[in-house]
Amino acid sequence: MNNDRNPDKNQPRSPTLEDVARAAGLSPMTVSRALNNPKVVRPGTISRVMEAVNSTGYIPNMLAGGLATKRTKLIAVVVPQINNNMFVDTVQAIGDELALRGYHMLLCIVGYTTESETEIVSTLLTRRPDGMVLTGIHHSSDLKRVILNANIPVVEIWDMTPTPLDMLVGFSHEKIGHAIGHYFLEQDFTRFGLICASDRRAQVRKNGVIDVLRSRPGSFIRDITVTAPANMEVGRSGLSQLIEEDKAFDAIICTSDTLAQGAIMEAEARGLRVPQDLKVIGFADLNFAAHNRPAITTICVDKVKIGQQAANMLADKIEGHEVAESVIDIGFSLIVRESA
Amino acid sequence: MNNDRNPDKNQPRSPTLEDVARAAGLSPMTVSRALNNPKVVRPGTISRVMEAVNSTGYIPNMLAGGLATKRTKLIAVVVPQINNNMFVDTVQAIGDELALRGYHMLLCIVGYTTESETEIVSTLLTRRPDGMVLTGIHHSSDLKRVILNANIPVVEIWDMTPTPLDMLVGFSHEKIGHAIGHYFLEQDFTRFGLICASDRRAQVRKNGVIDVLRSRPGSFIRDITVTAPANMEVGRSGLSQLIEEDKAFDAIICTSDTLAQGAIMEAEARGLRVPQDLKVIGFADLNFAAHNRPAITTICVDKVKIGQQAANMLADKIEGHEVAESVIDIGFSLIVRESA
DNA sequence: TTGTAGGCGTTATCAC
DNA sequence: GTGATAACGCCTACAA
Repeated sequence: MNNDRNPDKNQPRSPTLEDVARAAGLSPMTVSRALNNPKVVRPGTISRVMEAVNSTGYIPNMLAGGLATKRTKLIAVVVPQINNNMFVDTVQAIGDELALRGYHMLLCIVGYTTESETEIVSTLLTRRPDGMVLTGIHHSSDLKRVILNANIPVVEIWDMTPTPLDMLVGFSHEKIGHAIGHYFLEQDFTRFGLICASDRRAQVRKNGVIDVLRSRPGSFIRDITVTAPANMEVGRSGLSQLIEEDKAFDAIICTSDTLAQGAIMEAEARGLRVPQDLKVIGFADLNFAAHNRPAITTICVDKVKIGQQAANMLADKIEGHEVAESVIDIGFSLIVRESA
Repeated sequence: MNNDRNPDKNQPRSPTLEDVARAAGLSPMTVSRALNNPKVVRPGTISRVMEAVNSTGYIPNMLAGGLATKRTKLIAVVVPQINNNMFVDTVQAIGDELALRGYHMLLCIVGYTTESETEIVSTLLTRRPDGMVLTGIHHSSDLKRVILNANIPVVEIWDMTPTPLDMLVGFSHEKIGHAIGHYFLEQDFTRFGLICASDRRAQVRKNGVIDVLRSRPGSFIRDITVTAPANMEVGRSGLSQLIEEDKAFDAIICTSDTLAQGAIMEAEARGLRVPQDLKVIGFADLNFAAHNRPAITTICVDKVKIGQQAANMLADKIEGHEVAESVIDIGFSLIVRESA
């Protein structure tokens, strides 16, 4: 028989639990325990294992581990975008918090063109994540079925509903709209322009604003929806368009700080002083809002907290802890600065 | 024997290939082929399989698949940060491009405090990714050993060296420093202030600048390193500090647009006009740079292209295609706007 | 405290 | 074109 050294050692297979076990003179199972549940194995044995791990350069295979345990320590995160400043803080917070808890983040950036959220999520489920974060609350019934079938905890974020798929941490875009509307009505303004991004959440905020403004008879309201990406240029041209149609506005309400920044720039280019001649308000309190001149009055939502809570709710539920509140409204605040 | 229906159907196990096979009246192997290599199976069989897939709600298990094939369609991406605007475009581009190629992105945000890159990468390797993206080129020998052992394609990004671990797409921070230095020397300035972030790449850019500025006798150079995060406030106080120590500067060189934006703000607060009284240059051409007033003169690097190239080089190599150039210098350009 | 047997869900490989 | 069998690397369950 061929009982020489192992055959064809030329394609270096990465070491397995069995290799470590052999090196340590133990069974694979003992090695596994030493690594994952050290308290049930004798200290001396653990050191032997550790030595063998180092000498072999063993790196566990979580595919195999996950297959066996049905737990992957993987969280799938679905967001529409990260480079528009809107979700990036939340994503980073999720990643940071998950890392602390020993999870990895499978990040999927889907764009606003929901080609098929169901398909995307199904592909993600293929990895058997322990949990999932979904941006938004509007899902097809197909998607709901797939998610429910997967039978994993899910947190929906950046939105609010009393009836989430599972858990939720977000805030009410409608209430934000109302708050903005009231803020301006209290100042007795009557002529309003709205520059609204095309995404669904922005539209909800806009509708909230309009609902309130309409409640005051004599309000003049013009709103335009601008196409993605909602960058500064788009904000500028948005204001241009509004002003060219109807000269005089008291306040311009933008569905993002970026649009607001653009609108302010355009206003000043046209010789309108902000806030003296025109108020401008944004949304999200993006990193530049406080530093812009004029500093942008805006709605602040705790983007980091959303991510932290989402990550921890997920990890808690996965690990079998009670999740006290499964729907968390983190609220918002209107930050009055210079622009309005 | 117990040949009733399957026992304890109360904990709904998610359907497997075998369930689909049963539903279709085929063997698991045929179902697998119908799904992964349809051309070798009869069309009629494929439809039977598809029907069974739909009726069972089958979602493949890539843990099992990956275990068997040793291919995971997973790419691990390691970046220091995404919420400072520096790397977010690259990350999004990587994710987008990978999605196009059928890969998922395992994103790991490690912070600048490299607690132990080796440990982080090892944990990532636990998932048996098909490839990896690493930010930067300075790695411990431990890390190199681990990576090489893993025997997967790696792309280092956002830096330049003729001797990468494997592949690389980035640019030379030193050359950028030189370009900035020459730009100012050509204008016969002599008094320079540098506001430098604490990260390694920023330091390299700074040193590049200083090397060139020093080459002109009589140059006065002051540089300060500011602590992370390099936000606008830090830029403001950086300029304050410089000015309070040494009044007159011709130009302020910042290692990011964010710092530059802060410096400009502070300058104007002190009654210094930019660029008339003081030039300010930034780095990265972040989204606001072109829109700031004054628009920020800066160095533009194609952050999206870095991501796209990295993703495609990886996918190409994984799929066995030739990767023509394994080291790509995407270069940079100095964009002269208003601030300098 | 440690070891053995069997299975997790898929695919490679070889047979039909 | 389709099926049977044996891995893949780990862990649960039980035995010693």
